[in-house]
Amino acid sequence: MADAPRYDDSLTIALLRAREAVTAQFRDHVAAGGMTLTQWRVIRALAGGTELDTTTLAHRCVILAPSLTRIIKALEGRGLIEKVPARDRRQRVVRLTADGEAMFTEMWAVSKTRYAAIEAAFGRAEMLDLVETLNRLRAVLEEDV
Amino acid sequence: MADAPRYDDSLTIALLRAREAVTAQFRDHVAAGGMTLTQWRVIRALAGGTELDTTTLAHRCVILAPSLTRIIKALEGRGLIEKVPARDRRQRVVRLTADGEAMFTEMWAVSKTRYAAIEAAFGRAEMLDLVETLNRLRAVLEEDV
DNA sequence: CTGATTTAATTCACATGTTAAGTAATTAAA
DNA sequence: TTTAATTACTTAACATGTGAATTAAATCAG
Repeated sequence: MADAPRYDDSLTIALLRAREAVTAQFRDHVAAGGMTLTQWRVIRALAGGTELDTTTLAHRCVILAPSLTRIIKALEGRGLIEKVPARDRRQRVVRLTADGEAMFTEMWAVSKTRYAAIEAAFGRAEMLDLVETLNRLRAVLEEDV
Repeated sequence: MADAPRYDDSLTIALLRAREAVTAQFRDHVAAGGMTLTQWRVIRALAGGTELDTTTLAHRCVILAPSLTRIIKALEGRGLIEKVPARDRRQRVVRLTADGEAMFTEMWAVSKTRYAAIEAAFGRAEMLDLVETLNRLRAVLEEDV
C-alpha cells in the first residue's frame, strides 16, 4: 500500500460500499414486509423451528446484545417470535411463532430470487471465492495482527 | 447456492463480519483520539487541505446526509473543521482547520502501521485483489441485476 | 421577470451500533 | 453454606443509519 493511498481504495471503504450495494438488493423487499434488514437476519436465523438464546443469536446475526434486546422486544410485540423457558434462567431463548414462520416462508421465496440474481450477475464461483476470502481475512485478523 | 444455504455462508454476513474484523483493528486507536470511526473517515477525506461540499463528502465517506450533518456540527464544535464560503449558497463546503490537520497527521501515523499490519498478516496481493473484487461486485450490482 | 421545478442540506422520527453500567442467576471459592 | 466471582442479559446514553418531510437556493418554463 502506498504511503497515502487514494481514499477510495481503502479496504474499509471497499467493504462499506460492497455491503451497501448488496443490502440494497434486499432492503426494499424486506421493508415491504414491514421489517428492517437487521430484524430479517434474526427471523432468518430462527427459521425452521430453531430455538436460540440471545448470545448465540447475536453472534450468528452479527448484532450486539443491546440491539438484539430491542429487536426481540419489537418482534415479540408483533407476534413473530416467542420466548421459550430455559434451564438456565439467565438466558432468554426464543423461537419463531407460527406467524413468524409464515412470514419467513413468504419473504424467503423472494429473497432467494434476489440471491440468485446476484449470483447470475457476479458469477457463482466468484461469489463463493469472495465469501471464502472474506472469512479468511476475518480469521487472520482475529488471530493476531 | 443451495436452496437454504447455511446462514453463516451468506455474502451479507461474510461482509458484515469481515468489516467488523477490519474496523476492530482501528476502533481503539481512533477512540483514544476522542473520535468515532465514522468521524475519522470525514477527517481523513478532508486531510491535506481538501475542501468538499456535503454531498461529495458523504459519498466519499459512505455516510448518509443526515448523519453527516450531525458529524459536521460535532467536528465544527470541536474546532477540527470549518465552513468555507461557496458560490452556490445551498452547499455547505468544509475543510480541516489547523487543529484538524494536526489531529489527522498524528493519528494517521498510527493508522498507517495498522494498515501495514493487516497487509502483512493477510498479504498485499490478496488485499489488493479483495478490494478489486469488492469494487467489481459493487459495480455489477449498481448496473442492473 | 414570475412561478414551477429541481437541487442541497437540514430536521424529524425511529431503528441500530457502541460502550459502560446495572441486574439477576449461576458457579466457584472459602 | 455463605460469599465472591462470573455469566447472560438488560438498561442507559449517545452516535449513526435510514426514510420522509421541510427549508432555502438555484434553475427552468412560459
